[in-house]
Amino acid sequence: MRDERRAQLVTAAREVFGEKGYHAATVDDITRAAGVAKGTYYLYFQEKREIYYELVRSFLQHVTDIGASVVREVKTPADFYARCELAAGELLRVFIEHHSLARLAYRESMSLDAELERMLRDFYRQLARVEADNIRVGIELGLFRPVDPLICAYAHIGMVERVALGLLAERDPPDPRHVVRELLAIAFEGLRKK
Amino acid sequence: MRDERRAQLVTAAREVFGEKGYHAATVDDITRAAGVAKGTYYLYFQEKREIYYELVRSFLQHVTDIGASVVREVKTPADFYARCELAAGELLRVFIEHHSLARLAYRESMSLDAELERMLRDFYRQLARVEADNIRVGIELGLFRPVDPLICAYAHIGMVERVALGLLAERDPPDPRHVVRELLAIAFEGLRKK
Amino acid sequence: MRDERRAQLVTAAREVFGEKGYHAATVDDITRAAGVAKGTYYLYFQEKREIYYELVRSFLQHVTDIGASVVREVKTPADFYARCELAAGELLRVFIEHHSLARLAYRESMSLDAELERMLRDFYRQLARVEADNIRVGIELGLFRPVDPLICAYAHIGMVERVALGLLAERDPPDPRHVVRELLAIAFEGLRKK
Amino acid sequence: MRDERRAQLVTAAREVFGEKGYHAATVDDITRAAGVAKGTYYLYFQEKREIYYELVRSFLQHVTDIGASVVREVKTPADFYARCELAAGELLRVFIEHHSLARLAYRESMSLDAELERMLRDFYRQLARVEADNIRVGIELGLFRPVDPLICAYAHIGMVERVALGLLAERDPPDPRHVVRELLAIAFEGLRKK
DNA sequence: TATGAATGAGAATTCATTCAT
DNA sequence: TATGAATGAATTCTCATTCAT
Repeated sequence: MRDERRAQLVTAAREVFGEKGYHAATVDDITRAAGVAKGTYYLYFQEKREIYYELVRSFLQHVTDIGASVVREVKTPADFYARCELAAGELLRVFIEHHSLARLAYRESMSLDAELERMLRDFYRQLARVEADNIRVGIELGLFRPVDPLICAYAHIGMVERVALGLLAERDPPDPRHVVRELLAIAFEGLRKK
Repeated sequence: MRDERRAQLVTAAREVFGEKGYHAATVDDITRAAGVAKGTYYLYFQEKREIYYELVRSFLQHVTDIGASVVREVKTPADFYARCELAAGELLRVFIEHHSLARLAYRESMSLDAELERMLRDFYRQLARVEADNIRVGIELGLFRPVDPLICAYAHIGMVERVALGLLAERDPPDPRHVVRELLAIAFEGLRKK
Repeated sequence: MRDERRAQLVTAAREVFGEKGYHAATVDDITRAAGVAKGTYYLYFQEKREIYYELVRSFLQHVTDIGASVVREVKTPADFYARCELAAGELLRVFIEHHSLARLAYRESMSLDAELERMLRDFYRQLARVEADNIRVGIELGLFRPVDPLICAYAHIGMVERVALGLLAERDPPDPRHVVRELLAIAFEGLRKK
Repeated sequence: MRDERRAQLVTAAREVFGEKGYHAATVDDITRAAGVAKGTYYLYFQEKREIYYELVRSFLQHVTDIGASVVREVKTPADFYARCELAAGELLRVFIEHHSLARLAYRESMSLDAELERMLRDFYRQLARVEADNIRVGIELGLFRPVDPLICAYAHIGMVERVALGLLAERDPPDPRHVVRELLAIAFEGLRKK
């Protein structure tokens, strides 16, 4: 059946791309992993990229769907919090379960090689340690609640980098000073109304 | 002088990689931009990647340094808050000023082509809209403070993705349920002790 | 019936080859145009070329037959001239009517692409203009009859190229000097005995 | 030197294309014949076609130049005839001397294989025999001068095919009946004014 | 040090042909 | 006979890297 063969190739591509990264993987690798001949790939896809796009698109759609599920059928505050928790849990689950797919979508599969991988992993680890230390200082100074410093550190790193790379790259980016103020308020005060 | 010639190549590479992305840029592009012959590259670097690593490394170091500057010479709570604000502002400034360098470090220059670029940009934009709507609902329900929904949305997206891709990919990842609880607490309550 | 199916494929091939040229046309194009499956082609022909040969052969045979019709049942000089005129008219008619078939037979469908097509068309057009000018000069000098210069130009071009590519490539080619003399005599004096 | 290497490739290509035909020849064949590595081709040309175009263009230009030389500095009728003879001789010489180049330009190198080659050669040979017989009949009938029947046959074939494929494919083709009349007049009466 | 011509491994893609159904 | 999915050989073109000058 047409769809089965297609799915077979998609599955093979997911594995091969996940393992070797997009550029290091060849169409030949994919078809070999799928147990078909090279030409067969081109019966189902136009280009090497196409299957990669499909994988990325489906993962990103999944993430977006989870985000959109939060406010659906919310009536009471209790509903809302429950849904937030559900969505957050679901998101982490999806990233964990489809880890290599997530790496594809987040271009971590685009890395050049193990060395760059390591460099970035070390960077995040080190930066997280640094930020966790900052947070510990805040806790010791009696300024902060006793949160989990490492989790909080990763959260802060993500906040900054996504705002910097995403929001500030939009068409009409907000005033950076306003952004800094809001970010700090969000980090320090959180969302909840007192 | 050896170092000047080297720096000249690094500068050229920064521009070329920033414009075309890592894979589309050729060593020839770099040397042409630097105004030297192709062979010259290999007198100063071993491989094409090397200069890319150098660029990424220096940007990441810069970011790490800013993070580390927070707790240096902090004595009073006022100091601490001031340093946090300074660091946050500095980080955004660096990302804005060295935007294409940041894109290199964050592998956004690894895209295949304009289509994938667009796909990812659209994904973030859409997801941010969705999350901003969630936040607006929370505000309307009287649960949340009147934050800037879009900034907060990007912050939340970053929190989740960095925790999911970074923290949960570490050697001994914490229990995901604990992570979800902490993340929600950080998002809802913030850091500040009441 | 076997022959009908075969004819159906030949007709489809004529159209497809005529439109795209031999190399750009695929067996798939032909079978699709014929409304049958790809494998069916190989039930009636051994190879892609075979049907092309068949088309070329039949066109060339047609041309040869017209040529051979001239002296059949000729009794008087009047008959002869009449038959010559008939054959010439018939030849042009066939070339016009089966233009794309003629292009196949004459390998004009073998072009690489539009650029080469254009290059050759321009060449003939330019060369014809040049030769037509030569002829006009001859007319103005009072040497030539007032023929149609463009028709005569194409005729001369054809004479030379066919003699050069055909006759002189035969096994025992005549002495080129003799050929030149004869060609000029044919062009200047024509055939008719005075 | 840049130009020498380039010329070396052109020469190699002329030989290889001449021998195997355009499609059967690979870039690898050309570079091997030139004694350089495959990549070297692409330092001097953009594509496989480019060198082929160059060969064809230069041959066609050569032919056009010869045609254009006829009326240059012609003053007397004697000049004119002399130049016609010179040009005709020169044309044949060029076709003979650069026979494989001529075949390239005339797409004879585009043939599929030896079989098609043979088919076309046989066609011309047969058609020439047929037309030569026609001419012999005309001579025997006392209508025609005693020309060389075979040369005249090739000339007639060329006249018709070039007019049919070239002139009649132009933008505003003349009326075919007019063309037939003129062709016959040219063939029978020639150009010379009596 | 600097040059830039030369190298050749490597990968994507096409398509005539086959063959199990 | 007919189908059309599958095959895999073959070819073009790219570009990181080398090396003679």
